Order: sequence, then structure tokens, then C-alpha cells
Amino acid sequence: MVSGMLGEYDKKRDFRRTPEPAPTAPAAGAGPLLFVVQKHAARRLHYDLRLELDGALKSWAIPGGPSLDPQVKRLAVMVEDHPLDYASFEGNIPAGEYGAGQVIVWDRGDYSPDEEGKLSFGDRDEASERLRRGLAAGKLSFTLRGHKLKGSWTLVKMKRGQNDWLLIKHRDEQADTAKNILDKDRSVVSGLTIDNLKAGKKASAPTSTAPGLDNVASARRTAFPARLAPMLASSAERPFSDPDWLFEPKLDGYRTIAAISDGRVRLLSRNGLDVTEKYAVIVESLRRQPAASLVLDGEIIALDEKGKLCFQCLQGYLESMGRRDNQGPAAAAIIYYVFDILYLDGYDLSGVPLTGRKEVLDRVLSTTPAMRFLEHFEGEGEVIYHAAIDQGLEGVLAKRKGSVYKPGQRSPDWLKIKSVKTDDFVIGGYTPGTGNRSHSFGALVLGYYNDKDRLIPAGNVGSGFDDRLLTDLKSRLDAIKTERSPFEAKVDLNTPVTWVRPELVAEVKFSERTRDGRLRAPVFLRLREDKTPDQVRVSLGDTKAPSGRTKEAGPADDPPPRRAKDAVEDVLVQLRRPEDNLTIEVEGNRINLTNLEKVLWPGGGKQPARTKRDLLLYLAGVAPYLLKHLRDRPLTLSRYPDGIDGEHFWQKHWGHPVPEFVATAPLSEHGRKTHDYLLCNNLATLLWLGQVADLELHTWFSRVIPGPDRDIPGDLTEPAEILDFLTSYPDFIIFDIDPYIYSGTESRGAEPGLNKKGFTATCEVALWLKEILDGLSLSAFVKTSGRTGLHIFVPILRHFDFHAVHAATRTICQFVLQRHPASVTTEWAVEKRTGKVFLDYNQNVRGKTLASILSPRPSPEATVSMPLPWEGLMKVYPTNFTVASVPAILADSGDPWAGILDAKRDLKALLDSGRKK
DNA sequence: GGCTTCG
DNA sequence: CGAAGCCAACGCAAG
DNA sequence: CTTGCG
Ligand SMILES: [Mn+2]
Ligand SMILES: [Mn+2]
Repeated sequence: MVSGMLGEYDKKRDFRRTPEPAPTAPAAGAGPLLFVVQKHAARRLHYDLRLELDGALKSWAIPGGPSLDPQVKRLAVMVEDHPLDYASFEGNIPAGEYGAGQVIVWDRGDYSPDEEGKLSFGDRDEASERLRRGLAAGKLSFTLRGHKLKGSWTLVKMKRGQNDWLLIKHRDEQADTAKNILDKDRSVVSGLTIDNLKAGKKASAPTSTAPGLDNVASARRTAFPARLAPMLASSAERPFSDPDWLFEPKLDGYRTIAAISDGRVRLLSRNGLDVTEKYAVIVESLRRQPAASLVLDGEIIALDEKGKLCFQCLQGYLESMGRRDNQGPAAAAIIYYVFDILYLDGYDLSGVPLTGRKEVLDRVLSTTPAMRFLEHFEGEGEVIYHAAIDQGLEGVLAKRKGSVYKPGQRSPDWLKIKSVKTDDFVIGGYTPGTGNRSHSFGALVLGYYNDKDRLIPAGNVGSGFDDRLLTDLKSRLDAIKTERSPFEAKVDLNTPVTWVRPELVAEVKFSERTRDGRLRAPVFLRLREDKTPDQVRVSLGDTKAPSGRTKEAGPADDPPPRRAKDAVEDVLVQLRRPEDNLTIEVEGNRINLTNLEKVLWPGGGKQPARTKRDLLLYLAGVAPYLLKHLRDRPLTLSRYPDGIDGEHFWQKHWGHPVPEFVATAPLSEHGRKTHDYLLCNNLATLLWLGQVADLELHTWFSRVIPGPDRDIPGDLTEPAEILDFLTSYPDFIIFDIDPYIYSGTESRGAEPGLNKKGFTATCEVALWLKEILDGLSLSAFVKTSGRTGLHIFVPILRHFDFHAVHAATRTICQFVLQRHPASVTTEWAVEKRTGKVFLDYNQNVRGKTLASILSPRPSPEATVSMPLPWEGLMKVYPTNFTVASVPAILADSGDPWAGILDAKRDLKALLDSGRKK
């Protein structure tokens, strides 16, 4: 099998004296090509990178070892081919042998050439051929799938030196400027270090049992997840049968995520609180799991002496931690019922369909009495549901078999179906009790948060308490008593209420909700110690409900405001670290940030300079307001990598693979070939745009998704056709108002600069326009452009395409022009606009853009396009609103444009009347 | 700023 | 490795 | 048709 090219190696090596390669050598000639990196303490410590090709291992010795930093280039000296089975060699090479010293398998996995972003993992012959071509050309690009090394790398042959190559990490998700991967110094096969070998330790059995995860479709090799959050279920009213769904009994306990990493076991509550200390037995079971790193999801429950599920027993168990005075029913057993696996030995399984994850879990889990696999059922949902109720369970969880795990998200792919309706509410106060309750309280006043973070009253609950609970609750409530009502609106009660700070959450059972959102026949069940008040919301839904089974569909894809704010806070903290380069984590995505101290707005005079860090802080700060305006709108980037005085270019298409968190949409102009447009639908993308020095955000006025005001006609089937169609229907009429009133300080031929007179005139025109729009029953929203003028957006139902909207806008502008011919112009020739305010309706065309709301601008002051209330328009000035000032202003007064898409009007009347004239 | 290509 | 180049492109108004 | 415009 080994021929000519290996001759050199054979000469140098005497196989009789060196240990045989371990018997775990991979099956040659099947599956993806193999790579291995051996750490080799020879005369000089180095790492040997070996790539399988044609039955042998192409090899490079890398003195510096690989680096995850794309800026770091490491010398890689090509050495002789090694035989394929050397890939699993680990141990001592005796003194006197070639390469004497210790060798560990520092990393291994598979690889594929990846030129042009095309991978050949599935085709050995193709992969081999591509590698041969790369070798001949002196340039290799390949993707590694190992334990330590992942992502795309390149080996380039240097001009000088026959065998001198450079190993460079490509920029991708796995690139990391901060982490030194060489810190991980253990063998991925034996767990041993070079030092262990020196000390005479023998490699024993492999420690990982990752059961062929390479074969589980959609399992991804990733770093251990930094954040662990359970996926949440939506509610459904009734059980159902569907072959695409499976059913689990719903256990009444504490939702818990178990994590094993770096030899440490952790148990995390639904809120991420570390509860490891509370469950010693379960921790012990976890320690015995045959995995080096692992994340499980499940429910911790308690059984009473009769073997029945007993939530009270669990509470008693937790309360009596460290004490022996527990009074409630005793827990006979504490059990962790595991129903999901999210991560295993380097593989992120969250993208694997549910049934796949269950299969892996079943194989991997070593069950113990304290840790069990939660069985699931298929078939008649109704039968399973009633069986569960008969067992005294709360109900069932229906889970879509093909669904992926979405950490921290409430998904319509998981539905809880309960026998009694219960919900969680924030306790906002209590009413006085009478009779034997006069010393405690009568009822708890309940509420929940709406999407504006306001506490909305939801009625009272006055039953379900026993004496102990009454006194207990009373003292806890009195400790958080407050003068002011925590509720948004007046609470309509005919008894006085003692208000409390909204800090406690109650689970309440009820028969139904009344029309006004109150509860009928409410019964207090328990305090939710594991839930914080801000999690109590109308709807946490974060995806559309495709099946229509969910009780309440979420608003859209947006995470709920509170979570969004947490994510932002998280980012702000990371951004403030004083390093010039940072890798930050944003909602589970890694973003490499560079040159944070680079000045993008130089300032000058009294103007402070603004850096890239300032830009990113701004973007994160306004993200909770900005993202909804950007969502699903194609973007045009306006980039200034070297600041506003440096080179500038527009960019519509990224032209390279985008980070996985960036959404794109293929659009075409009138049916010609499509181009991928970027969409900014999440915080990570927004920050990435900052990283690539996209100073301005220019968005389309149409979106790539349908909605209540815009269906897709049945005869459109091609995705490209559909997107082109959808993007032809604008959400707004827009007016771009620019003063052509010169300050006199402009250089010759330049556009007019910002000046008081011009801006005042612009505001005046805007107000005239508003008057007319009001008369047409249209709603108008105004913002500064951030430069010299104003933008007026008029939200409309998506019933008319750009052509119709354009025509209507022209009519409106002509009307304004007629009334104020001395100050307004719609002239297309620039010279003819001089001294007047240019009212531009010509942007109402598909594919045209304007600097979006809250877009930073390349002005000396680092201004942004600021949404404003109409009142007091004349009193503001564009330079009041900068990347430095706006986050605080928004936090203070909110976004006047927040409701713009809810203020849509029908343009029909206007168009009809226009047609008549 | 990221990436490719060329030397 | 270092230097240099690329990174939008359409449709409407008006002459 | 070309050119200017954003
Ligand atoms: Mn070596
Ligand atoms: Mn403008």
C-alpha cells in the first residue's frame, strides 16, 4: 500500500523498535479524508500536521504550532510522507530512533479542500484530486473538523525555501484572535500530555465515546456553548395526533440543564442559576457519564414514598438543604429525567432534528436510579394525553420530530398541553383579608408585562392558600411593600390595595380568561421561585406559529424586549473591555472585532473624535429600537474602513460567505439574475456591520416577507419570483426633503452644508407637507436625515407597487409645490434648486434606499438619522443627535417611530381620486 | 475590512 | 509574506 | 438617444 514516496520515512524508521500504532486506526479508503496533528517533543518541540492523501499522510512540521488568529502565520516545513496508520501513533520513540521523544495525537478529525467555499467531505476522489492540484500549485485551502482545530485554513508555499510553507487560519467563525489553542495540551485520544508520557504514563483506553457523531447529519463541531438556556414550549389547548410529532409526559419539577466540561459538572436552572450544590446524587451520576463534554436538558422531580410525582416533596427537599427540620412531605427520591442532548464531545447537536438527538441521547446516557431517560411516545396524542392525566401528571409535551433545539427561545415546535390552564403572573399587591384572614390577606393582585415592559393587571387570586402559605406569603409581601402601584394603569378594585414591588411570580390555575384579560375561577398553585418577573409576558412567542396550534403567536421573529435588552447589556459589557481587538459573543454567535480604537470620525475643533468602539457601543445601544426597522429589508452598505475621511465605497453584495448569523435574500431586477442582499435581522449582524465599518445603514422601503397586508399570489412558485414580487410593494411613501440654501462657506460646486436657515426652511416645508398628509388621512413620521434635511415616511398597506406609490407621491408633491412655489422645488437639475427646499419624491422606486432611521452618518459630528415627534420639530437641530447622545435620548423618551408599521393606511382613496382628476 | 490575486 | 485592487448599477427625469 | 441624478 505504501510505495515510493514513503521510502525516505522507511529508511529513517525501524518499525521493530518503535511501538505499533494504536489499533484505533481509521478505516482507510472510506469516508472523508483524515487529518491529524501530532505534538512531538523531539529535539525541538513541534506539531506535525498530516493530511491523508493517496493512502499516505502529507506532512508538515510546524515549530510554532497552529494559531487560530488569522493574522498569525506559522512556518510549516513540508516533511516526508508518513504511512497512514501513523496517524494514530502515540507514545515514546526510543532514543536513537529518528524523531526520538514523545508523541501525542494532539488533534485529529477529517478534512476537505474548501476552495471557492466548496467542500468535498462526501467525495474522497474529488477531495484527493483537489488536494493534489493544490499541492502542485503551492497553495492549499482546507477545512478541518477536529476537536481543537476547526474551520478553514490555508497552507501556502513560500517563494524561498523548497519545503517552506505557511499555515494560516482563514477568517471564519472559528477564527479567534484571543484564544491560544495550544493551551489545550492533551491528547484527544488518550487525554495524556507530553509530560505524562515523559513521566512514563501509558496511554489507556480512549475516554470519549462520541458515538459516530460524524454520521449524525447536522451535528456540528463547535466549542462548548458559552451560554446554556433551555428551549421553551408554547401552549396548545387540546391534544392532537400527528405522525410528525412525538409526546412526552409533562413532569412537574424544575427544568434543569446539566453541563459537563473541563472536568466540571454543573446543573443550571431555567434561569441559568447554578444549582449544582443542591443535587449531589445527580451530580454523582453525571460524573459517571462517558463523555468529556456534554450538555443535557431535563426535569428534576421528586417522588414520595408511594412513588408518586410530588412537587411539594421537591420543594421540601430544597428548603431543608443543610437543615433537618423539614416539615412537609418527604422526598423519597430525587430524579433527573433527561429528555434532550445539546452537546457531546465537541459536537453541537442543537441543529440535529429532535428524533436524532433522542437517538444519540439514548445511546450515550448511562442511566442511574437518579438519572433517567424520559421515555416518549408516538401515535394518538389524545390517548397519550389522557393516560398522562390518569397517572396524575399535568399533561403532555408535544414536540415536532424534525425540530431543532433553539436555546432560550419559546418555540411552536414544542407545545405543552395541560389538563388545567395555569399561567404565571407577577404579584403586584394584595387586598386586605376578612374573618380569619384579617391578619394575612384576602387576594393577590396579579399582572403580567406587555411588550413595552409595562405591568398590566390580570385580576386577583384569593383561593388556594393554606394557613402556612398565607403567613409565609404575607411576610414576604410585606418585605417588599411599596407606596406606588407597579401597574401601568389604574387597577379597578373596590377594596384598597397594598402595593408590592413586582418581584414575586405566582403560578395560578384558572378556568378561563375573561374578555378583559382577567381570570375566571383562579386558584393559587405556587410561587415560581425559578422564574423572574420580567419573564411573565403576554406572549414570549418568538416564531410564527405555522401550524396554527399555538395559543398565541408571537409578534414576529423578534426576541421579547427584555431578552433583547439582556443581550444588549451583555454586549455593552464586552465592548467596554479596553482591548483594541476582541472576540465577543452575541446571542450565541462569536464576532471578532478589530481596531476598536480606530478613529472613524476624527472630530476636530470642539468636535470629539469617535472611534469604532463608539460606533459599536452606539449600534448595541440603539439595537432594541433599531432592529425592528431594519428587519427583512435589503440593505446597502456604505463603508468607511478608514474613517469618514478615508476611502468610501458602497456595497450591496457581500460576495463572500457571510457569517452564519447574517440573513440574505436573493433578489433580481426585473427577473434578471439574482444577487444576494444582506438583511440585518439580529443584533449579531448589526455589530458585524459595525465591525466591517459600515457606517451607514441604507434600507429598502419594501420587505422580503409577506404579511397581513401582502399575500403571495398562488401562481408564484419560484422563490426568486416571490421575493421580487414582495419587494415591489413598499411599506412607506417617502419624501426626502433637502435644503438647497447655501451657508456661503461651501467650497465651489459642493452641495449646501448644514445651516440654521436651511434647516428651518426644511422643517417649514415638512410641516406643510404634514398638513396635506393629515388632510388625506395619512399618518406621517419625521426624522432628521442626519445631514441637512428631513425624511418623511408615510406607512401604507402593501396594496400598491412602487409605480403606483411613486405616482401618488408625485401628485402630493406637486400640490405642495403649487401652494408654496417660492420656497419649494421639485426640479431635477441641481442649479434650479438653489435657494429653495428640494422636495424629492423620486426615491419611491424599488431598490432605492435612504439612510435608515438611526443610521449613523459620515458627518463631522457623527450625527445619526433621528426619529422625532412632530411637536417641537422646529426646536431641534440635526447635530443634537449623535452616536454619543442618541442611546440615552432613546432610553429616556423612546422611539417615536416604534408604531410606524401599525399606522399603515390604505392608499386606495387617494389613488382613486387621482385617477378621476 | 475582508478577501483575492499577484509577485 | 506584502502590495494592490475590488467592493452599486437602476430607473426615472429631462434635454 | 444621452446625460444627470440619487
Ligand atoms: Mn515530527
Ligand atoms: Mn436627503
